[in-house]
Amino acid sequence: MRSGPSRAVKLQPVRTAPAAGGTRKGEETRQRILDAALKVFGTAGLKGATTRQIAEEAGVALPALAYYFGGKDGLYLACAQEIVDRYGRHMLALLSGVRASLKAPMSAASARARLKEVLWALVDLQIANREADIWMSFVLREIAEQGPAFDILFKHLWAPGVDITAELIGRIVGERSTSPAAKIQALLLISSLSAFSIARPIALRYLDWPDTGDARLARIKSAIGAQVERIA
Amino acid sequence: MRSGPSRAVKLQPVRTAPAAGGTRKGEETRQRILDAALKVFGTAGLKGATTRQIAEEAGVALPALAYYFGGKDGLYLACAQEIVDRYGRHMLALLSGVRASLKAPMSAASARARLKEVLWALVDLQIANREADIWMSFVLREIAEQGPAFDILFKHLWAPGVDITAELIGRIVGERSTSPAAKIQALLLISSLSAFSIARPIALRYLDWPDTGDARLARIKSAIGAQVERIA
DNA sequence: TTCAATTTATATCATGTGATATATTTTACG
DNA sequence: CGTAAAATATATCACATGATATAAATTGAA
Repeated sequence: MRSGPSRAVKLQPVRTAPAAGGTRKGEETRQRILDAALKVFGTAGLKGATTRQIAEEAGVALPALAYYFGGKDGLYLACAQEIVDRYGRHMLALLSGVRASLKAPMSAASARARLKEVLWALVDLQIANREADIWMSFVLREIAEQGPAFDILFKHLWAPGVDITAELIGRIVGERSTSPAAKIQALLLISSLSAFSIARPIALRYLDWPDTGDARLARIKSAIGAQVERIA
Repeated sequence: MRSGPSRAVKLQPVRTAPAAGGTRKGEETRQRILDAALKVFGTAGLKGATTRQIAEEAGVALPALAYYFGGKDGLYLACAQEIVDRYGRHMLALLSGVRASLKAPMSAASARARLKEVLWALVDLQIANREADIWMSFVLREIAEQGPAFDILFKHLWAPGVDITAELIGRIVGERSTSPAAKIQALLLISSLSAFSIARPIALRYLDWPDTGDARLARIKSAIGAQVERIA
């Protein structure tokens, strides 16, 4: 037991990372922690994940988590924001384009083509891209728990894609405004992708596939395309 | 610090519950622990769940978990078996009947009808029955982690339903043996149900529904039925 | 009612966990 | 090069956790 200062008197202030103006190296460390946290939270959940595990995965010392993110909870929310950012980088241009074209009348055939575009982009994001396993798992847990990040994810991740899918379905079947039935169909359609994302281990085992490599991915896209063609 | 026996000399043997011949009250306690554990594991996962939380939820003392299930891990596996048992009670008769009827030639219309039966039974199991939230969450985590219960769940929970769905789809499209395309369709179709089970909070918010009560459930079933009708 | 088997309850242990204090090192700018 | 700010590292703390020891209470059959 070493004699030290009384806990009431701090010799140094509490340090947290600056909002802006940090070092290049610090920014890299921050990103490294985020990547590690996505992985660990995705595997073990908010509660099951330990700060030591995340720190080790990131190759940093434990107090870095508090320094850059304020602690475990802050890091969790930062992960949600990171997911939303990555999703945005992948989907935002396409969704904006489709949204703009929805402002004018659109033929059923055209709506079908655009819907396929959207769904295939989601396939590329969720299924073709193995990194998505990491954040899909995180998202999944947040759905189940409706934890602190649910609102962020609902607004920026789920609602946009479902909205557009529902509207395209409405156009395909000739509706003026998007009906509840089209919305339900949109939810079912987007959720069917989870066969190969969330439930991927089941699908691979069931189909006796080693992975979802190019030829198999093409079959998945073909099957999804067929679903779109069948919408009437 | 109370003086007691040296740790090398035990005054009592280690107690675990008998394989058979326990008391009625003990059996009730065992079931209560299982129910509590399904809930807590489903929310917090294997790692995040604590034995104290489960014990409190069940209204038992902490050592009861080790007494009845050998500890946390044993309890987790018992939960998986419990889920399989519940699923079996709900689906086995129907699946057996369909499987038997598949032994003979079956018209496309007949296959459609049976497929709807299967999917609606899954809806009743997963969506209409709110208790399913508890074990769906558990299952979900096991998929993501491929933990100790994955094999049990794959064999007894997932594969039977997907198998039958794939075979019925094959009959609908006139195949002699079930093609990979039919299997992929089966996986997509069954996974689409997750819109209202796993992703239920999203669906409810998106549709501005308070719940999936009777009239809304009918719409969901109708939408799923329409998906089946569209298979060609 | 008795008694062995079963079950339950309190206490304790060794280890794990999020957070924090504080010294030291590194970075970037003038 | 000097220096303030930023970042990193070691050590420590209070509390949490799975498991276990063991005493006491309950159950059910004779």
